Amino acid sequence: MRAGARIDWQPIEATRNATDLAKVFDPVMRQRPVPTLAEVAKIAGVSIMTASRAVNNRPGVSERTREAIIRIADEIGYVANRAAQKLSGGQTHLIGVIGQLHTGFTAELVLNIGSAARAVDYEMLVYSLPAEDRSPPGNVVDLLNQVADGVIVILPYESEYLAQLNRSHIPIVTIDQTKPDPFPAIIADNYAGARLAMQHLYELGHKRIGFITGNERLASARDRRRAYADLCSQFGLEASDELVSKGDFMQKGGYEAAKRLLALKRPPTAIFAANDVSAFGAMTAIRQAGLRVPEDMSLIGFDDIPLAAQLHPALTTIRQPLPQMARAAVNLLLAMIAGIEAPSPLITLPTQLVVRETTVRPGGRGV
Amino acid sequence: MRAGARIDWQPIEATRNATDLAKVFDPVMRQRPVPTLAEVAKIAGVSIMTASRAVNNRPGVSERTREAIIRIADEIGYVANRAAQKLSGGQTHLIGVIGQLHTGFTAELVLNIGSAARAVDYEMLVYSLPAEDRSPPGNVVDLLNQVADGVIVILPYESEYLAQLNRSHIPIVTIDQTKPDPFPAIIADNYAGARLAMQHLYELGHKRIGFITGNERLASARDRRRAYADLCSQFGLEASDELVSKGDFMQKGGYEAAKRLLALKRPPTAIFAANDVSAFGAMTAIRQAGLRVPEDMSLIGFDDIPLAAQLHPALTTIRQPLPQMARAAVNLLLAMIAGIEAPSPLITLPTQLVVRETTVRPGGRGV
DNA sequence: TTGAAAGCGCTAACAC
DNA sequence: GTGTTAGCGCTTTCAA
Repeated sequence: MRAGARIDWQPIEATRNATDLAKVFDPVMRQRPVPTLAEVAKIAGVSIMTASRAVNNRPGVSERTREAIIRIADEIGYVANRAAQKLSGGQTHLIGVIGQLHTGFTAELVLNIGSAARAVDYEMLVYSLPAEDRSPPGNVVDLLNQVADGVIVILPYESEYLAQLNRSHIPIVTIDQTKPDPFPAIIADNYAGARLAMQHLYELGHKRIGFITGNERLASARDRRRAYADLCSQFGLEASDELVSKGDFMQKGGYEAAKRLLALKRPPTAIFAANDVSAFGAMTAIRQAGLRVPEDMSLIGFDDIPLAAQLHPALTTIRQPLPQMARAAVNLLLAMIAGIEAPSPLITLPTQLVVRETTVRPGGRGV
Repeated sequence: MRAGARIDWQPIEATRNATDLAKVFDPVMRQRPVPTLAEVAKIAGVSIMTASRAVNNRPGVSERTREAIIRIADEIGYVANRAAQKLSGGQTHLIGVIGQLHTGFTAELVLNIGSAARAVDYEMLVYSLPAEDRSPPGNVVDLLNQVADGVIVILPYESEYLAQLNRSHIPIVTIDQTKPDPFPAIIADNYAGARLAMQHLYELGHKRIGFITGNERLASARDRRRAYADLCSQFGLEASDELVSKGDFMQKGGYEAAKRLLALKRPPTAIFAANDVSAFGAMTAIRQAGLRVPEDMSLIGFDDIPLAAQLHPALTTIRQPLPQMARAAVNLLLAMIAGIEAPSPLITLPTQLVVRETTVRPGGRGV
């Protein structure tokens, strides 16, 4: 788990090779729940400090000593105590993540962060924000920081709170949040992405496009809506307040927003939902109204969560570059942990149109 | 976050009421990243121990002193350092959870565990097992145990490993795992649930039912298959090896398993998938074969993950009592932490048939 | 009711 | 290259 430590558990019998050594640590194994560095050091006949250096791959130990120590650590199943490491001012090779796991997009992002972290030999611990409680997760950041080297935060809203915490020099990177202005953040180019979506619908021939908004406490939602409005006027599309229906990035919100659009005297021929999840809700509403997707109503989402491709019909959407975003967030965080100034506090990543089955020409089949 | 502490962050200015007090801790706030118990104690003019007792709601402090201390702690934004608590042998009011978050069922279960934990004033930290790595998460349990009071484990396979760890007296509860025999575990009644599913199909009139197996490293998968086989013979249904198609609880596995069933000379009229996710895969396969669900092929899943209700058509399935399972797991774990012997090491919870739109009479519409 | 001392496991800083 | 010392923030144990 730790660089150079490789202490994956395996049965003691399988690795034991020096029988006299076994006599020394065998009783220890049974008594102490988990072996400590002191035990490793004692068996190896070195000081704790030397054992520490060896296990952590730090300079200042002869190769022979290092190998012996690492072998012993492996054998008795030594696992570094991160709490102690952190408490004594060291690093734990652990990053914390805070996010709402029940949100499809966030959940997927978190998994990507986990992969990105493991790729650079870090582990990830997740705190799942409760859906109900939208108040700043105050001490949760502290909590994670007590055991991790830094924290990646994916809040369901923008908050000045993090800027405050940052003064305490806790390494924090946010995703999808631009509000505390010069604050380290990763974000997809939501404006450009939404333009892509609108352009796609426009090129298919749609002149009357409905929009389901997202949770506008987030910059991503505001940017997508802005692009919608801008392109409506740029393309000379019909634009009116009634075509903008309030959603919240959730399934139910999308469902109800779509219902309102469908109830218009002149409904749109296509709907652009601010994210995939609300598009799913919209699809339900469209079907309930007795209409077909895409024949009677085109539908496009945003995010490209895995589910989008699995639906029938598969959802046309704008893909956020989750792996890249995750990697960028991890790298930025590690840079901060290492004390390196970030080149830019706000990193914007490009999006991509993914055409699937829910968008066709108005009133028609196929493209 | 901690009982009796209630240290939700709020702007200092808003809560400050004693100006001379402010002088004392204001500079402290700016220097130290996070205030410690020592600072609380110093401001309050008491010993660290007294502050500890007050903040943790322990006896041995006069009411007046306690109130004063708690007020100060609130004001300077004191947050207990769990690492230090754990290191010094205390409890952290934190539980750890290990599971594969990309599995729909596990993800949902984890969210429920979070709610259950918060309901009893505990917080939850999650370690997401990587999909690729199926080896025992050895030190991960240790890792969580270094900061949490106990760990709930949801493994994608059964393993003796946990039994080993348990000898170290780390409080561990598993879910969906029965292998290390007398080991604390929560599990749904998969056998009875699968019987419910089969009975439902039988009552609709299906005589030839295909089964998509789960990951048989798990007891849940084995129990469901056993129920399928038992009821086939009990009801005198056609039973043959070709009707049992190997899946793995994953979407793709379900897709391919269903394809094999559809390619039979005499395909079944209904498919029972060992879980919802493989049922989704099966649905894709069925449609690709030009058949309709449920008119041409009935389909029933297992788990009742949220997505099941949102699909079109909505999936008939067997509901696992996730909230109850989560609560049971948390309670059992807390009991172990408190040193209370569990009444029974294996707690089995009832399942429930949820009839939706994917099951009808063979070859027919409606029931 | 309160406090002092010791120590959890580890790492920085400074010896040698 | 190696060891010693001090201390992270907290709780236990024991003393007052």
